[in-house]
Amino acid sequence: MSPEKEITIYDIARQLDLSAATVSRGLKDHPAINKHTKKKITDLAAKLEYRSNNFASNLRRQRTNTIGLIIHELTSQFMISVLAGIEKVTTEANYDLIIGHSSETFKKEAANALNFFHKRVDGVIASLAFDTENLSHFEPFTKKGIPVIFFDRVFEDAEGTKVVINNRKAGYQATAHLIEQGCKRIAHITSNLKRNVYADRLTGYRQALEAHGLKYNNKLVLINDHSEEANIEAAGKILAMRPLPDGIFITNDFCASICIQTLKEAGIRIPEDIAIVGFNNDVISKIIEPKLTTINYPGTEIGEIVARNLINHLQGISNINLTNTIIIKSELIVRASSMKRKT
Amino acid sequence: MSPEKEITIYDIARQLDLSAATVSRGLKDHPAINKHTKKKITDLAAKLEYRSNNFASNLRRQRTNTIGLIIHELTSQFMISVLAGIEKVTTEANYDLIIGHSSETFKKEAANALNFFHKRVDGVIASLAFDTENLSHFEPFTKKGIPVIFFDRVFEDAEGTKVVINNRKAGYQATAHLIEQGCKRIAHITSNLKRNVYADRLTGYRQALEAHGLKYNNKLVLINDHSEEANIEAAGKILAMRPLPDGIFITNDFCASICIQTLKEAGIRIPEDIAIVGFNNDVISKIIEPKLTTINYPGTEIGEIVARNLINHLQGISNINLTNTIIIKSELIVRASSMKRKT
DNA sequence: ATTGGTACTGCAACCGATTGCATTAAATAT
DNA sequence: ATATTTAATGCAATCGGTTGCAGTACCAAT
Repeated sequence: MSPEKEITIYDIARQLDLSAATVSRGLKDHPAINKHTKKKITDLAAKLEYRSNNFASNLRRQRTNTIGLIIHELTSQFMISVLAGIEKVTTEANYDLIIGHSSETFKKEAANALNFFHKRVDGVIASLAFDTENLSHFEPFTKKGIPVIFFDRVFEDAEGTKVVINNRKAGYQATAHLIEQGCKRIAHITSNLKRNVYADRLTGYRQALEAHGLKYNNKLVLINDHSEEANIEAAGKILAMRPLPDGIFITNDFCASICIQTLKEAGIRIPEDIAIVGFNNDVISKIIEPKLTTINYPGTEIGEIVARNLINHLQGISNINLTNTIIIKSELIVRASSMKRKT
Repeated sequence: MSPEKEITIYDIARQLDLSAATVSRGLKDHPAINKHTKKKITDLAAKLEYRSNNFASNLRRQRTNTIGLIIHELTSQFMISVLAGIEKVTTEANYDLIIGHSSETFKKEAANALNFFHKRVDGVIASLAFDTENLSHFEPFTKKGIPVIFFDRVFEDAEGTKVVINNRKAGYQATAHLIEQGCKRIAHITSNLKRNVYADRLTGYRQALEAHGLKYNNKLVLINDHSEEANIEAAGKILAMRPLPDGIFITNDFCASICIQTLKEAGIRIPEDIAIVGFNNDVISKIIEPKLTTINYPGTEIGEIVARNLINHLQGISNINLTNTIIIKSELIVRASSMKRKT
């Protein structure tokens, strides 16, 4: 309530009969300051509850120590673990993180980018929205030499650093696994094919079918936005297929869980009638009955790697302009939902 | 890469042969500026890709337009929806949000608070860590008249505004519901009783037992930290109880799901042998088999209300110092996991 | 006594936007 | 024609920390 005046280095300087310059240096452990003087300064600063003014400092130093994170949604376990990984690294390195989420729209994504640009973040981390068609909204950053790193949802042919998994390979593994379990009619539920993650997984799915002599049938491929209603709807469409598929590769564990539930309620046995493979290794995959075979997509590690790379670049330790793509390991985790063959 | 000089209002002023003061006013729609001049200014600003320097502005205006959020963890669905609610309101009001999470330790919570204090956030929103014993780390804010609002995990007798649900009542409802379903030996799995949310739910549990003539037995109350391992361990302890309980009230849906799973694997029927009620209404509660009876804890709404109150206060629309506690509605959602009695 | 060096500390000019007050020019009133 | 408003713009100080360069004091070496 009491709007007492803020303490500044000038107040400290006056009380100790020093200059503001000395106080400034003393507070940040400058080597040229006598340690006795330094102690007097820090002691008085503590006593007066001095707090440094970041704006003045940022204004002078032309840096913000802030990183902007643009994500499409915060609803998935995966995204949350990425966030946790990023946050861990950034706070350790004493950077602030501001988060903007696009709710899967290009418009909000661009607005966030602009906002971050005006806020003068030192660097940007982003995963693209469903309907983002180009990266022009990131150009102001690249023009000014502000680093931007993409992860998960990226433009593969664009310049700039990206951190991803090999989605094509993961899609191939998931599908091949179903084929090995004896599936011959494998459906695929995925999302917006503009996004590399879904397009690549579809490619992997097709390649696996082809490699095993199965024909690709585009009636078996369903595309939705992974919302709860859309997931239920997709499960309904599967149920309406004649003949029923005997396997499904779904690019999202939450959607896979809804499908398992719906199919079970319709009297279909999982995996005997239909084997299912999900994606992400969300906690839900271990709780759903039967437990879900899935692709492990290590969010925390990805977050840490993305953030670490960005910060190393900012601190001049490394240069991300030399790095184009970092591919993180992912792997198939086999659980009950796909085990048609008893071992 | 090219570190071109930043455009400032002085550059614009020089090119238009105006003063920086006029440019500053022109850019923010000051009434005293001729609209023709104003247009020239904004046009040139756009052409030069001028971006206003927030630090200079903040330094001068002594405000940051930033809100700090301190939470214990980001892992629960509930917390994420709170975050989504807060984010929605703050971005609409053009405030930045910086997030610090304590990982349930007082030490990190205090460090975050200090960090926010130095960053000069305009306001703070917080939910306490497991082991926070006092609010002294928030004193610097209150001393300076910086508003702090608590939600979910709060100190009930402390000053300051809090947004909560009636946890005692929710605990009572959950327990009474189990009793109505015929349960006579009801276990309770909860977490750190230092925190109001857990202590109050326990009180509700006890009051419901008492009101229905059942004796409280502290062997039936298990306390854990809701981590994945702890949840499995708790489920094991339930299994080892002799006689087995016939109902369990669990203060977390994720933990409840793990318990359901473990108990089912041990051949126990849910709800016939043991009826279960969870807490939070996480998405998982609708996916677990059987579906989980739970208490709806509306995260998004809470987040929105917290943020709205804080911002109204900051903008002088209302004064939170007059408000002590805001209680949000919660309710019991009955699903299959507790339905011993067929209706 | 002079020189050189080291260890501190201070001066003063930034960084860029904001704003109370003064000023000027043009318009209106007398 | 003169006085009084009104409208539009400028002046200059301010916010608080940072930093290149200069200055001073003191000590050891020559």
